Amino acid sequence: MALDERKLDVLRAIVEDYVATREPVGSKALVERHNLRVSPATVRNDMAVLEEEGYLRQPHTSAGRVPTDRGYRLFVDKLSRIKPLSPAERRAIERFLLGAVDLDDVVHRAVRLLAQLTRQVAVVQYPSLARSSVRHLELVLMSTTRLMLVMITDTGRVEQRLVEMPCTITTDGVLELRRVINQKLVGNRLIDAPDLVQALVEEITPPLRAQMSTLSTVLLETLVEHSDERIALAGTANLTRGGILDFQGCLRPILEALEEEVILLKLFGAVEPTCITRVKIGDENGIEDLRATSVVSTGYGPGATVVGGMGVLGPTRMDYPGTIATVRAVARYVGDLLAQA
Amino acid sequence: MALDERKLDVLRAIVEDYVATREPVGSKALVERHNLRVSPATVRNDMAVLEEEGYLRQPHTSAGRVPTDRGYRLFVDKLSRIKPLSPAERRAIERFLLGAVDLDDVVHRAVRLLAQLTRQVAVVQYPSLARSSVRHLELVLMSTTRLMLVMITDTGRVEQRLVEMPCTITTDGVLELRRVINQKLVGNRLIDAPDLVQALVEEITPPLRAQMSTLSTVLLETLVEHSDERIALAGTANLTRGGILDFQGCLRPILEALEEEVILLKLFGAVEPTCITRVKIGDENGIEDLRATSVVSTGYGPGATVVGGMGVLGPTRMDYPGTIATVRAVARYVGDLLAQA
DNA sequence: ACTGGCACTCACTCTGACTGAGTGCCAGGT
DNA sequence: ACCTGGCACTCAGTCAGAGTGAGTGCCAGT
Repeated sequence: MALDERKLDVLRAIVEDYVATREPVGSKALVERHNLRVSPATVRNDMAVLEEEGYLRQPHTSAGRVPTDRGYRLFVDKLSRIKPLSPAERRAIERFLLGAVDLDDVVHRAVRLLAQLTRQVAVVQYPSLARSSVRHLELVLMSTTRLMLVMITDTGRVEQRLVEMPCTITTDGVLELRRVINQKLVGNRLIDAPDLVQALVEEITPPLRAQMSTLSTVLLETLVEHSDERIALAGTANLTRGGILDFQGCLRPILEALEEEVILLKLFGAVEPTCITRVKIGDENGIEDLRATSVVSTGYGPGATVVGGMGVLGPTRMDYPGTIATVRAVARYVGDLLAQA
Repeated sequence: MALDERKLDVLRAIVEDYVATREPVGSKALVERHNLRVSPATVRNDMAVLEEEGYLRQPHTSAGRVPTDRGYRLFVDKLSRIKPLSPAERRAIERFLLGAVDLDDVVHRAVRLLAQLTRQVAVVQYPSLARSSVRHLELVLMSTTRLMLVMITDTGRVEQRLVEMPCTITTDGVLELRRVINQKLVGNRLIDAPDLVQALVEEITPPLRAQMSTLSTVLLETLVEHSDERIALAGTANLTRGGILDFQGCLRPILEALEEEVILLKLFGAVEPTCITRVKIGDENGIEDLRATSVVSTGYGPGATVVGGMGVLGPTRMDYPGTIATVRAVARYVGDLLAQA
């Protein structure tokens, strides 16, 4: 059955009221607060239909209606316009992010800003190594058989790894290895790098082959394949907003889930190559413990390329239009910042 | 008034029971569970004295007694022996930490391990830059007027900073700067470094003075003075252990406080030069929002030197002997690990 | 197709009675 | 001087029952 215009209006009104008040909304209150030009009884009929279709539900017989996940879905997809941010908000974002001195600082500021503006839990994935390109690789001799491999990417990330070499190595050897590695890898994205790394061994004179082989193994294993992702988190205190009304008993599993990097990456990690904003409502996120939460996430990066993901997590009862707008805005500013660096 | 032996026994018994059961403990239950060789009435008299002295309190008239912060203090200082860990626990710690591949990994594993073993919130401060010594400083030319300064310490930390130079700089200039900086600083602890850094400018030929001056300013400001501390946190979910019985309404301020690096540093940052274990009970920690919590912290580092702090935070109603033992053990293992690296 | 009216449902709140764990005190015993 | 048994008292927690009111579903009338 197709829902007519008015039923959609009713659904929209219910979502808005419920998000604002956190209480099941009844027909009478609804017609009073929004000027639907019909009587409560009519609205009640519409509500009954919406419930039958699975967009609403009643916590108990004599209570008002509450949107279901499906109701929120329809609301997000069809019924809401993204709220434009106020100039004041834009300025606040800009001002807050501009003071950052390095990548770590940018990420930390961004995640705190997101948490504060949306009043939710915020997550920012550091620019993914796989999606960044190599600006410089440095080898530092730590002892006769140990090298520190330091990689600097164009997104400002610096990753290091201690490498145990198969045999002793000289200063000149280090220089040569460094030269070759940099020559072949600088400017390439790590995601494109496996072949290049494989080829490194061919590029070098035999006495250093063993070393290079070890190095390329480390490069492949830890930097490319396992792609050592990092994640910043802020605003967990927002989960307790409004006492324990949302998430009453089940705060614990949520906090636990938020400590699992794997889960955060699954939810917020950049997947698409474009900066599309995704909204996962309730159990759409596929994680049992987070079925009472929604996730708004987006990719970010300099210009049109995506190097990481960020977003927020909160109760399904969430101000989607506002949250989406904020997440997008912050992502855009962070992207701009990366482009400048 | 001096407390006689039996009163102290009563206090100890009450602390132990309350920690175990989370319920106010009454005189009858007490004599049943511990074999105090006196009647409930006698215990009641003792309790009354202990209450008068401020070691116990009654939640309400007709309830059992609960230890006060002062009671816990006495218990920790005089009445408890640190529980030795079981060999199984020791082995678990060892096994878990041994798999670590680099410093980041060590810290992450340590903090998760602590959280899991103590069932509290765990905090580990990364080896403090100020207390580490410089193993190598690397300068990487990013553009004609930009340098990336990378510092590697003996504790395995790698810190980087982007430096905007006052004028263009050549490859040879970078080599010379790197040579001088390394020559002067390698092997020294950053906490001893201000003078050395100051002196850097004198060591270099005039054409590079301006650059060196900028570099030393950055070194001083960001690495030495502000000493860019990092902190790892785990187990926040443990705050919700046992429903919301501890910290009922006031979970929020606690979560908020845990997001403030400054607060965590104040609580867990290494201060003394020795690995002494500190226990801060209730408002002894001096932070308004955390007056319902206790903190057990200790320094750690290779051998006898301290490079950072770690510990746990939990309800004042905490198994102090067990927690102290675990924190110490983990700190010792992490210290050993650092000594090997 | 909408509206007003009406009977019904049921969470929530308030009340009062009851229960029982626990105390304080006192008089008597060792 | 110290311990013990006994007794009256306190008070949080629980349970049942009544009352309240927001909200619904349905139906007859416009």
